[in-house]
Amino acid sequence: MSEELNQVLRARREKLESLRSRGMEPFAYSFDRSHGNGAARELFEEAESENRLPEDGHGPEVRVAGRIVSWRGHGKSAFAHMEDGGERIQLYFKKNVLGEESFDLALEMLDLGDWIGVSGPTFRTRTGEVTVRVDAWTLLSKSLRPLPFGKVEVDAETGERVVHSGFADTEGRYRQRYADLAVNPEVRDVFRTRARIVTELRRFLDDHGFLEVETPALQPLYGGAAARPFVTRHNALDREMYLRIADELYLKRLIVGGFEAVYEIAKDFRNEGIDRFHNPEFTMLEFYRAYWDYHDVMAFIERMLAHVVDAVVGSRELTFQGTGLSFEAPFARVHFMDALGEAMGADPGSLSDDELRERARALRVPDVDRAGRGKLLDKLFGELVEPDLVQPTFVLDHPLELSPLAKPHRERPGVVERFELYVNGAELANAFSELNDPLDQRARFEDQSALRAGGDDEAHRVDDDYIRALEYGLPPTGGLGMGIDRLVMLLTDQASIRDVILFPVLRSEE
RNA sequence: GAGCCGGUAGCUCAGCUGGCAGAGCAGCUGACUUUUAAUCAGCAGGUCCUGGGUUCGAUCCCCAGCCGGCUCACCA
Repeated sequence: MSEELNQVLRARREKLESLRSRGMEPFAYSFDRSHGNGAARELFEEAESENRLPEDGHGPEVRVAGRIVSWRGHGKSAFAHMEDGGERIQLYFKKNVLGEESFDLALEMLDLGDWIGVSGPTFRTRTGEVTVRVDAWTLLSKSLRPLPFGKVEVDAETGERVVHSGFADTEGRYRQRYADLAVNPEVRDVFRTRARIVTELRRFLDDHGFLEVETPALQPLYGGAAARPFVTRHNALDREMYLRIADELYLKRLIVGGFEAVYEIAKDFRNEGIDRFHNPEFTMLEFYRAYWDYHDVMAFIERMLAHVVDAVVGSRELTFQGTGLSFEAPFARVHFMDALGEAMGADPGSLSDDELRERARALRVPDVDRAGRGKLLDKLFGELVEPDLVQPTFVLDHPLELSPLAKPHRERPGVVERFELYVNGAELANAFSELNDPLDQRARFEDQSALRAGGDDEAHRVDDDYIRALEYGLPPTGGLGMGIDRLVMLLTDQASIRDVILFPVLRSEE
């Protein structure tokens, strides 16, 4: 990339050359830290509270490192803040401590964004901040491009952090997430929380006898959900392959193989629109457990979410975009057909397809003419019921046409043993008593094929190998899929899925 | 895919009715040895998203496009 260097970039290049000409390497190989910035501060505070500080008030010597995030020069001294990971510590450069040469070099050569390592004793300044008096410094990496630092004001009374003129441009923040992370600590916090959520999910599943497995992301035939795939090509095999849209069919093959409980946390890929709740690649947790039905899964996920919410939020009451949500079990339960019937003022099961179509048309649902019964019911539900499912709510027993991989309900005709968990009007999880009758499964696939032939390009494909696996025998099994990104959004109060995915998909910059 | 809003200095943003492009921060020069949005003085920094059009003259008006945000649609 050839880019006209502006004056700021040029100045930094000149400093780089100047450093080299003075025999100082601007890109170091390593630095031997004695403490992280937070630990260095605590070390001082400990010594202070135990009255172990000498007369001059200078505490233990430390070697710390980080990125320079602010600089205040005062002639023959200077204050800076340096940040490592998330902890910030103040540095005090003083001419008569460092010596003229080292002090002048720091003033001339150091910029915001540079990585440095320093050593010296800790002390408390007149204004009360624990600070490292820099006895020696070394450049670890020269920053050649200015980071968009704002000015950080800390309210003396509330301790509240106010950022002025910070890096706020949403497009820039997503395109250059490295810069976003570098200057916005709260963004780093979101992703730390994301990691903790995944860790706690994993811990809970591990503690309950689940085995973590890995199944193919690159598949000869996709399935397990209704979605359009990304198509790619394997050259040596000379064939098309697909990025997975779900893990489901492989995980159930593993139950056939004799594993009793498996889970996978992995990326799925769906070749569809992008918006606040959808990114083309997203992270899904799926688990399957032999001998369970969907009631067992329901009870388990209530406990699993309680565990994660307790660990990450510390309370089962949380606020998402101004709305209070309670993750206290048991969650509300509504039956799909009952809830829809109530909203429609009529039993949808006793209405004909044409009558349903008329109802949908009245609600200005698009494309109703070619929609089958399952799709119509789903559209009506989405229109009339979903928006009201704000608190965590299980929706039970969906129409059979909508659920080609779920077992028919043991008592209610026309519906399956399935639940979706809705929170804040959006689907968070989806689960079934898994269909384990291979003959029924084949018939369901064939129904889907008919839908596909009728123009529904999201209908499920026939997967003969999966049928073969079922023929060997799938024990009764309960399974679940949960969108991790959406869970992270809820628990970190982020309005867009792009705020919980480090590098979301964007259009090309060019 | 539709509607609305936006794109101006490295960052955050002004820019009136069409008349030489502005501020703060960051940068550079100088002053300042406990500051913390440090302060003070000065300087430099622009493909006004792109391409057309209207006009004596366009950051501004018109048309087309690109990128982003929000809402709706789509996404079981």
